[in-house]
Amino acid sequence: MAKRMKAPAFRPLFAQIKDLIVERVRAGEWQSGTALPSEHEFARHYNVSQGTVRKAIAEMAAENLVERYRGKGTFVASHTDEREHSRFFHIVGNNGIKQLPGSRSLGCRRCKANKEIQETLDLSENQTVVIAERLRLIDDKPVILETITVSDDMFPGFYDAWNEETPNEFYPLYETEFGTRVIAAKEKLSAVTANEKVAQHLGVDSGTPVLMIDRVAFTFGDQPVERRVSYCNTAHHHYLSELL
Amino acid sequence: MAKRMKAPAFRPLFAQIKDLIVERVRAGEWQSGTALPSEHEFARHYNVSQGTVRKAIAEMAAENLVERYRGKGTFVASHTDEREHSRFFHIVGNNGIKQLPGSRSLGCRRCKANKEIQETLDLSENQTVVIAERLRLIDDKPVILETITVSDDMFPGFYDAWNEETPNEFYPLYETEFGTRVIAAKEKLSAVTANEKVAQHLGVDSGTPVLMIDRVAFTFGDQPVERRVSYCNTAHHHYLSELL
DNA sequence: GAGTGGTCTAGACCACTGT
DNA sequence: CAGTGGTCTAGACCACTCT
Repeated sequence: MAKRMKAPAFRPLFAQIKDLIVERVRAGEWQSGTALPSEHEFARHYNVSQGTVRKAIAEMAAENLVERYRGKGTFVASHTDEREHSRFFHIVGNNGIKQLPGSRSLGCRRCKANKEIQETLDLSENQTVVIAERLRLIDDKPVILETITVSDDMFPGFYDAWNEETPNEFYPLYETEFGTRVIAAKEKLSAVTANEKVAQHLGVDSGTPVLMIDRVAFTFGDQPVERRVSYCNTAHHHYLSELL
Repeated sequence: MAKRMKAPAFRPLFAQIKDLIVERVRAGEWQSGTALPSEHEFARHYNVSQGTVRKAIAEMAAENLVERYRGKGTFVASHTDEREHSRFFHIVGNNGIKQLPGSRSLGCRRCKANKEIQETLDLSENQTVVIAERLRLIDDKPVILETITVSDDMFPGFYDAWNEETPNEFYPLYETEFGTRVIAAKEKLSAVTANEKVAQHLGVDSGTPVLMIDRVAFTFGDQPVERRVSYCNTAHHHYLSELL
């Protein structure tokens, strides 16, 4: 008899239940911000005990997929919430105060994705992308220059809508308009010299050191959704990273 | 009858049990890396059910205070582990590979804490601090210049031991030699210009942008333990921040 | 009061590690 | 094999929110 190698297929019941519920959330069975069925309902539906459902949903809550409120219910997480804004924005004033920035649009264009973008956004050749630029302001002063790149196929009509309205936050938009929920991101930080363009927009001398933040945002299944390169003036702000 | 205002003092049983066990860990009742009593033993000792103890210890595991291994036991977390090194070191090569750096000592001195250090390390006036400088090398090339500041009172003998041996990692040292476990840290990142000294040690031109990382490390009860200011050459490395 | 999530129990059984 | 952590159940009760 063949010796059993590694773990063949053991998966706890609660993890299987979790997979099922996550898939239903991913598929959009419940709108963002609305309530899921109660634990008892799930338990009855899947024919398991309440405790098992609890553990499944608890993990989803830990991964910020849902939010639970005692006495009210379990709700699909939404970027409309303040909580989510804060999770994805780490720039803090040197006085320790985190203030969400306003935005000023600097234009938007559509073009073919270059090799680098193809790889980071997992696109095939000849796919087009939308590239938007914005200046983010805190207390009406420019602090960050952002260049946002998304797939034109994934967000159809995004380019056309750009000029008419420029909402401050994008993730809620992706969520409500295109059904794509950003659930995680990776940021690579480095110190670079502000080029002419960056310097001008941030109101600093050309050659000033700025913090470059290269972020890729992901949706379910580690699928990349958006690339965002930010140049941040760290004279009066910094990037806060908490190691807990 | 007075209306009950807010929550008066309700604390779940498992949270109380957790507090008790955390306190015993903090007090050093079990050495780093050694096993805690089993869940059943705790349950018997505190006269609660195993599930309640489980939940208490599960939270401690989530906070990286202990590590659990099925079939073996629950162990007090230790900076000796690879896991912990990685948790507190976020510099990654631009090729995506994380390599823990070597060190070259640049000296160590003892002096009175200035106002700023007094505040960040929560020291009283006239307390002395030890300030050590090191160069951190990856593939034998200098990447980070570190300035480490700790209280002389908290780590007595640290200064004297410095010249004889300069271990690569400090947190294990704090833990084994002084009984102080670093359990969390906050890092403020900004882009600055390399001054003459930084430039020379990192082997870059003076004026080159470098990533400044200002870290404060904490032990139990949010007590600050160490301040570490790093200047990092981000030409071939970057700081990786994962938003999960 | 009905419905929700949150806690707690007692006991059974499973997966894994040691010896 | 005994001992560990991990899963699962069935049911009770608690804290909270809404109507």
